[in-house]
Amino acid sequence: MTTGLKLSNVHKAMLGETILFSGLNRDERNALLACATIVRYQTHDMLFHQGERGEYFYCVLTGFARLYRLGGDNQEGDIRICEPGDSFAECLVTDGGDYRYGAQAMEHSILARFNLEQVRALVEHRPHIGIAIMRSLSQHLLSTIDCLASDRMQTAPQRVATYLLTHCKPEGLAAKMRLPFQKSLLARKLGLAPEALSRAFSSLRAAGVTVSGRSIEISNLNVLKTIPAITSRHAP
Amino acid sequence: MTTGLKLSNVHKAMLGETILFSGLNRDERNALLACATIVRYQTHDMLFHQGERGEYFYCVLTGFARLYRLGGDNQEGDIRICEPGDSFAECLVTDGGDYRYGAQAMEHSILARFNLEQVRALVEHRPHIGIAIMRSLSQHLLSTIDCLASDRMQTAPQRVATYLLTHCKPEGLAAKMRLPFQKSLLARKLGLAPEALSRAFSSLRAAGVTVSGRSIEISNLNVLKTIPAITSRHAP
DNA sequence: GCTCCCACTTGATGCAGATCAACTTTCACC
DNA sequence: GGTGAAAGTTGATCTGCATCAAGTGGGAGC
Repeated sequence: MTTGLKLSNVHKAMLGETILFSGLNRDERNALLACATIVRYQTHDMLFHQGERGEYFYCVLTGFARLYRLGGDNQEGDIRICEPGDSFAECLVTDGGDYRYGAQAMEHSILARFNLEQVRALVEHRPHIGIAIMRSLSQHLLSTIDCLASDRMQTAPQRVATYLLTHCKPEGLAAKMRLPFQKSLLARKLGLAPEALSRAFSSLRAAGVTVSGRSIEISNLNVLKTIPAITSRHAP
Repeated sequence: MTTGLKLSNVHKAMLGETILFSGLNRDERNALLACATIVRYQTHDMLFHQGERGEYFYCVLTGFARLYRLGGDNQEGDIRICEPGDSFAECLVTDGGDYRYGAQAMEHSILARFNLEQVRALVEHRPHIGIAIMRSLSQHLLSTIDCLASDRMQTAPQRVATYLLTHCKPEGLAAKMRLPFQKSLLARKLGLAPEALSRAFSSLRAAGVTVSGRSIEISNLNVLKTIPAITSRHAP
């Protein structure tokens, strides 16, 4: 890990595009930027461990961070995969406390790191910065709810179909995409074992999904949209 | 449903105890209270449907509200069971939009209903009210993460054991408790079919858990704490 | 171009929990 | 206190996914 570098203009520009900075004017942006430094991590580096005292929250600039919970028996349960633009651990801004999950870089990654105490002080008299953090929290809450609901209602092929439909670039009825990361990471994101993801892709071949490495082609989006219906119920 | 009543002093006192109102001074409390009215619902009444335009967020005073997602095939997936003191749908304060889940009263229930637009206006120049909402959102995010992690890592008996350990009143090594609602609602909360909850309770009998209606007795808390280890791994 | 390693795939097996069905208990209401 | 409907339990079966165990393939490095 490389620690505590100053933000370049490129970094500031990247942060300006994130949800966290949306709706802030120039002054407010600068005030929030003043709480941040840049940190770099290698693949598999830990950003922080579950249970450690929370000192910073983070925003991914490049690479990926994996958030996960520890269970009994040394097992790990993935909570969320953070991509460029995503922030995490802002939930500690209000009350501080310990990190409630671990965070690990899954590629060579660059992140902005915000000092919780400084941001907390800022929010005291800058309502718009508070609103920006609320917006970010709201979105994380809704996406975690999405995740929980799909875990409870959808099968593996359904979850994969949903992921493809929400991430592909349509070209008429067909579509293409390239996975932004390894399949094993996608499996974690979807709450599946890597083998289950692989089998889900095979079963989607019948629905016109062709997978080659990270490249995926979909021959008919409408067919893919029916996957939930097909797989979810036994024909009479 | 009974709609739009003014808040009594009792209601105001109850709201004062909630996380949403924590950390607010007298002025701020009154400002927030001014956005609220009281509504009453009968068992199974819908507070709002998924996809409807969001107009209010809610705080439970008495009774229970069930939040759930609709899936394909008319299935419903439960997101959260809200008890007295819990608030929900505050995630719409920042940006508005539609309700992302349905909410249903599971008993005769009384709730405070806050006008989103009024609260949004309030937050613009009252940082502490924004912070209070952030605190509430942070807590919901963390508890949804708990839920997701336990869905992904724990078996049914483990989840039930965890629920008991976090909700019982210890008396030395033993403990007692009374379920605040029907077992079918607890099953929903834990993401289980009612039959699975029933079987989980039977399997916990061996760990000294006695269930009679809504009354539960635990003979030895330490034994219950080991359930995760026992059930999670096959002995060699 | 060859090789090694790691990601991925495929097959076989086992288990947790959903589902369906029947029965029992509980509770509300007359 | 009796009656009916809802809630909960128990048993049998089935399905989806995890797990374990071999393979296969592809990309980085020499």
